[in-house]
Amino acid sequence: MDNRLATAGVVGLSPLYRRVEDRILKDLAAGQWRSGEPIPAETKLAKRFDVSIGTVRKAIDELVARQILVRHQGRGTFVAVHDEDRALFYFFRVVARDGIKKYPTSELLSFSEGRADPAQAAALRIPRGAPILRFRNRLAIEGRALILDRIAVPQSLFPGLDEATLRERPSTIYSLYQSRFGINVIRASERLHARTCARETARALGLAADTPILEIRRIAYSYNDAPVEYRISQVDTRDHDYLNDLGRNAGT
Amino acid sequence: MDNRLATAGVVGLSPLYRRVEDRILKDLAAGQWRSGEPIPAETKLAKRFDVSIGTVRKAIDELVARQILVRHQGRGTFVAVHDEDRALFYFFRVVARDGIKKYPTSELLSFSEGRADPAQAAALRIPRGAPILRFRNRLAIEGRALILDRIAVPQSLFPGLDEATLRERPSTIYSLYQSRFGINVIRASERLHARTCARETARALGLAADTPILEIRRIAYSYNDAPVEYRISQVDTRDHDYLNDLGRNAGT
DNA sequence: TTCGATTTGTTCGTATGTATT
DNA sequence: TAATACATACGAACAAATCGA
Repeated sequence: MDNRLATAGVVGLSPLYRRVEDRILKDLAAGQWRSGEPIPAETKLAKRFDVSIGTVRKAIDELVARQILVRHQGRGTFVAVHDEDRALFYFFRVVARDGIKKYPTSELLSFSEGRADPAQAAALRIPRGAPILRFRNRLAIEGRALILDRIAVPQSLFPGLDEATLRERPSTIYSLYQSRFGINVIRASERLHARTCARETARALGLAADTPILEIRRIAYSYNDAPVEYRISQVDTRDHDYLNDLGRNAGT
Repeated sequence: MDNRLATAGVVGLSPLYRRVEDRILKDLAAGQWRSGEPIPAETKLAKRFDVSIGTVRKAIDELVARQILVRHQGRGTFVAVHDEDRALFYFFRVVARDGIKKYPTSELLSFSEGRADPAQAAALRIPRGAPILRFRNRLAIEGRALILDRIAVPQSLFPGLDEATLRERPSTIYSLYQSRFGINVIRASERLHARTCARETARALGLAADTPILEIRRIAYSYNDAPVEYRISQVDTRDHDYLNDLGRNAGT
């Protein structure tokens, strides 16, 4: 098999380093290397793709910036892992109003199979009525129930996912997606608004019926912008805030 | 004057490219080059700092990633400008629930001098009671009043800023900070929560007294993490969302 | 309009340093 | 210690975009 990306004398449309980047991403999406595993050394990749090592480095630089890969001097370059820390500091943005970020505890409230409603179908880019898995999760910080998550995922992506697996997962949900199903959540888009909480939410979080809450609709994506999860979170923000830094690491 | 950052044969503590980066940042903070102006060409900087052009490029790469500089092939490298687009797509995250981002129109409601209350003092890192300027701004999208901003800035940073200047500004507020006072807002941290709207907000936005609204507390920073503005926004999110992408450009 | 000078963008290669195994 | 892998730094050559003569 010829892995070379450049053909002598002929110039491609996009820069070489971007084609290398795409190629690595494609292998990643194909499950060529699993999370936490090292990808081949820069010199190896340079040979395989028949480009200079500088070009490989530039491609990897971009993937590291996107938090898809992680470099370790002297050890190698690894597929990013969604460990506790990453999930918490990257995808979990709720923090006490005047305090430090605490680890939330999670409690599975319900689990069922179902069919995608229009909103879920649109978010997950699957047909209406396609089989999905639904579950509800309650998060507490320092013993206080604060967040109710309603999560929907396509059944096709998570074969065999059941209530026991979810309940007994050792770490975060995204960590489970990764270790059990090989699905890496690498980005998410969220839409937030304020609303009064519904009865169900009020009951789950112990709130009065008209309490204003923060509702977050999140679509989580894997490689190639494939949506893998749709989640609606209801957050009691009476004593907590949703944190967002603009321009800290460029872009968002 | 000797601008060299490296001394022959001696290695510094931090990498050379980072020292170059810091040096450029320092010149930027000192107002050496104003927004929109080009910085010297890479070859010039390489000579000035007595490093290779590759090292200068790496330093500039980081500043470009942080959106502090902008490169244009064939023209040069420029200090980032807060034009309409940047302010809108970078710092303004409110969008119609089922639609595209629209340009908001702004209306100055009030302007006054005052003294920093404890929250403002803490956010702006100035003493309590230090002189500040306060103003309120109402933003509308497609003719509908949606957002009430209460803004506080230290008087010391904005000498001569008055109501007329604010009212007649041609573009965004951050654009005014930049063109009139040489202050560049390069990042911001925001804390969001849901609450019922206060009487004043209800009046300004034409809402019922108990409508749930999204409150955003933003601290805007210039170079060297110096806070320059404290802003509390009240957003009517009945038909609009606050948009946030996690992991799109790495980091946030 | 053409041409040349300037500036950043891309790609290559080499040498050396530092961390890990 | 030796081998391996990434990190830093240097520089060359050419491409592509821009701008002014």
